Amino acid sequence: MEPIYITTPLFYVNAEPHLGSTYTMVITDTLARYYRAQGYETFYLTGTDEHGDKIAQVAAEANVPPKEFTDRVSAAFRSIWDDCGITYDYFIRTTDADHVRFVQEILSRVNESGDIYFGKYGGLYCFGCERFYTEKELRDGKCPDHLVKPTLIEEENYFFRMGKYQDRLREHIETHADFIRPEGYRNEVLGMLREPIGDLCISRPKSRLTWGIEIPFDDRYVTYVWFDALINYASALKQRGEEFFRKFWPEAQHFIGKDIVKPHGVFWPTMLMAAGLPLYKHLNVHGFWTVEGQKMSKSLGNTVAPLEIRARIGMDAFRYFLLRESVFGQDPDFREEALITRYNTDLANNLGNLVSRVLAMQQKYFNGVVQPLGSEWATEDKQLHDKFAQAENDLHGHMAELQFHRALETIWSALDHANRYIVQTAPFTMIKDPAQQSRVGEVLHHLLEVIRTLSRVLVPFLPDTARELRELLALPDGKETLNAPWGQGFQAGHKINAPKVLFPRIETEAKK
RNA sequence: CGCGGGGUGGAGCAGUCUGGUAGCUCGCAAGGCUCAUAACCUUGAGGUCCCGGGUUCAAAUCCCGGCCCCGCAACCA
Repeated sequence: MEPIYITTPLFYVNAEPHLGSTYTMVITDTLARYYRAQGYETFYLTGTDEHGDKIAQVAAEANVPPKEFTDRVSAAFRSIWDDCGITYDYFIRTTDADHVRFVQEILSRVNESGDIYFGKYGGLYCFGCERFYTEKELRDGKCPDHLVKPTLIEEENYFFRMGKYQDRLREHIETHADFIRPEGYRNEVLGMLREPIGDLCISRPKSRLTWGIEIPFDDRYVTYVWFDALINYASALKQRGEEFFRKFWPEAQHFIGKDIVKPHGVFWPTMLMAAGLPLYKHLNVHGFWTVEGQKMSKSLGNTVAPLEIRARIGMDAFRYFLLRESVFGQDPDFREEALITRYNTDLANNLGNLVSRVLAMQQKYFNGVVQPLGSEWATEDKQLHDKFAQAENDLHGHMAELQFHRALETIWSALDHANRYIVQTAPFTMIKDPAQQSRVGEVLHHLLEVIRTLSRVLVPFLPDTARELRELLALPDGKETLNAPWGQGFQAGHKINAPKVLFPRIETEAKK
């Protein structure tokens, strides 16, 4: 099995985690957990992007040195992801000494191979944005961001011969259909490549900005933030040694939001080509959440704080909503009503209640002791088993295509089947007839296998719930218990625990 | 202008890549069950899959044309 390498964008430390960044983390965490559970060797990276003028400014306003400022914010990010149960393997910071060294190494290498040149560049520059503008981009001659007139400056900088690699990149994308996915974003990048991409200015004079990585061959300059930040994906592996790098790098899968397609789809691969490194495997681009149909923005004040939702409904339920309610690549909508409905319907009524009724009967009828299965299974028993086997099988295909909503849909359709199975077999009626006691025991045994199966397949999506299910079944932690074939999950005389309400229903005002 | 996304029963959506009886949740109507978190199960009403052409034995799905809606200043995934 090939190794799996998953990355998130590095979060820029002048913002706070919100629904969008949480979504990225939940998707990648789900995938990382999924692959780990399948036995793949997995490396999952996140971190913070800490250089650049904006950060230097905010730090100055707070009257602390930039490094101290980023230490603080970076730690805050980290602790939020920890609180959300995100299982990243490594948290990189672009201020890490190892990273700085590697960026400089790449710069030197690219410089030596002749792909960096020193040149004069004149243009309209906005100091607020730290970038040049073309006439076309301006609004009434002003920077659309800061609403100030850009300054005409002419300065000398270092440039990366990005244009040189344009054709090679286009060819790569054309011959590798899943290099950038979903397809819409691949087309978008191909669109960018239809026009000349030009060269990339990769330095900033220290006279304007000092908070960055120094250009190794000219101490008057620091590195442009994107050139610095993108390299993190490689430097995080390098820090663990050459062998580690060689093993994971070619398997890299980047997950990003649609706003940063260009740096990842154009800058980064051409940089890799110039540095003589293999290209990443996939660039996976997701959409932007809207909130109640509106664009999410700080000025509208409709941002969603992850820890707040977590406090209200729990992280598992939050994860469920994000994964079930979105289609990867599209712009999903975060609606309060949908959040509650999903919670009550799928989690409380279908999953929670199923577990509850099964464990209650097991307790009531057999004092919690699992009853033996007969050698022959009834037709409905086989169907129940087959339904789950099929679901688990289909799930793999959906995960490979990042179709999280379908993966969950598939599991829930099997879960519905289990609820139906209870009504069809009606153990609560049979139990009244002493002659049918053993059949009731079998039916409940199959239903416990359902719960055990759920505790396995839900691991990536609802990790806490999966663990709780296993604990309710009084099974030890470990793959052997989870992966045992259907019918062989419980030892003779095994006793399970009493039911527990996993997802208390949320009563809305209207229903009270 | 251009680029991207979307138009599917009352609401919100999936399905479109890989054509083959139109699916999910909510809501509505009727019924069943009583193990369970007033949960669960069954049945029903409700759809010109935006419009018009084309390809095909067969189109929500592929091709062509058109209409309408949303996004493309920033924060930001």
